[in-house]
Amino acid sequence: MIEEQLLLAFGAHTIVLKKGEILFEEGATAKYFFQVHSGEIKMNNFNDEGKEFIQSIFGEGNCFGEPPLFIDKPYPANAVAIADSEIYAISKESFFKLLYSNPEAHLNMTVNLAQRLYYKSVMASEISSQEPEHRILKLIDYFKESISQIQPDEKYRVDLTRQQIADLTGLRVETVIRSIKSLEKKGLLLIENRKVFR
Amino acid sequence: MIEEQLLLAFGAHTIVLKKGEILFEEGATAKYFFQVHSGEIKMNNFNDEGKEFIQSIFGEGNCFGEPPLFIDKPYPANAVAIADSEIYAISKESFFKLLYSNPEAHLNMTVNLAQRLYYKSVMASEISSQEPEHRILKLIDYFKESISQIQPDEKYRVDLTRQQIADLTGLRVETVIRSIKSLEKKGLLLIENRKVFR
DNA sequence: CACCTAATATGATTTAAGTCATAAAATGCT
DNA sequence: AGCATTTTATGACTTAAATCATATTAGGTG
Repeated sequence: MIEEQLLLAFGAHTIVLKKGEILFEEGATAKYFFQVHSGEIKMNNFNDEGKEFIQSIFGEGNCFGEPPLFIDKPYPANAVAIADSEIYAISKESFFKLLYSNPEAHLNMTVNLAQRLYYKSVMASEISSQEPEHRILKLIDYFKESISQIQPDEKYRVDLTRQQIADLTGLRVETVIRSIKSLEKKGLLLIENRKVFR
Repeated sequence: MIEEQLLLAFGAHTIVLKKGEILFEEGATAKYFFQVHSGEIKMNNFNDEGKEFIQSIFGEGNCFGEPPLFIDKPYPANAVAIADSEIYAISKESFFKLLYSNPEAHLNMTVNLAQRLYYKSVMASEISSQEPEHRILKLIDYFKESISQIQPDEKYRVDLTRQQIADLTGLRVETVIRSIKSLEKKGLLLIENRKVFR
């Protein structure tokens, strides 16, 4: 979300993570601004019974984990690489200097936060009050529209596992599998050798 | 969140709402920046069966409904007065001019969005994977810490109805009533003639 | 290519929260 | 003060999704 050039000018260093490695943990103090250069990062929580909830998934070019920088609170979730990744990091101080001296970058940042808040609003309402099938479809549509820049009429291949869909919607794998089957029967999704298309 | 003086300088006008009146509806286009001068506003959704979900409640001094201004999307929820209210409104154009010419106001805005994103993250994880009692307690603690500026050791009176708690956590009134009873038995809450204290 | 792990799949059973019905207490209004 | 509405309260019953068990298929790796 911030131009890599700009990040580098403000002293960005690169953090290399293998799939499965942890960047930061829930409860830790935020000291850096992070942006994905390559790979993929998920932010997640675990409830008291060890069930995972995925807050969101961040791909190339996405920044993440800034809210705690702005409000001096600890991280509300963990950040874990779900693919081998390279992350740009700049210190909190440099980050604020950058925003201060680059109003357009600051505005980009604000727009990005607004976007994420929007997604959270939509999903909160879905998760709290809709049936599994509705929730899953909304999630897939969000990924189709916002993550991939594909056209609405084009066929979109869902690159999430059933387990990831479950963890993003607060459901169980079995429920997701059964719901996806049912959505296919209704013609709302396509399954081609186990891959889901929308 | 933006100084009233500044809002007025940028042409703010006042909108008067009686309890229950609607300011804007889900799906509408965002054209104004809003801030509560007095009263209280809730943002909510209704699912397919008519069940309400309250996204958040905004009191005096809070601004709300900005994300759609930044990302050119329709409102993801309705805004309804839950008490007689006076709302300051400035046009989208004035709002952006204001941010552009007042970097500190812009930063305030960003901080505010970060705060709300933080709340949404915490509640999303709660709603999707924790038991009713846990969810309710987290919500109450959030209101105690963030809405009221009360000290953690001070007794805090919860000014939400059981129904509102239900709509904020995605539960049913009956479940909330029973959970609160149970939380009282466990000594985690206090009930004094039907009012909840934490 | 064979093996191991991850992902998908399906049936049977359980259970927690939702639903329904009904009531009593509190609050607000004229 | 009296009536209507809202809020809190409780018991009985239902149900959808979670849980548990187990199997099959696919994908990655040495």
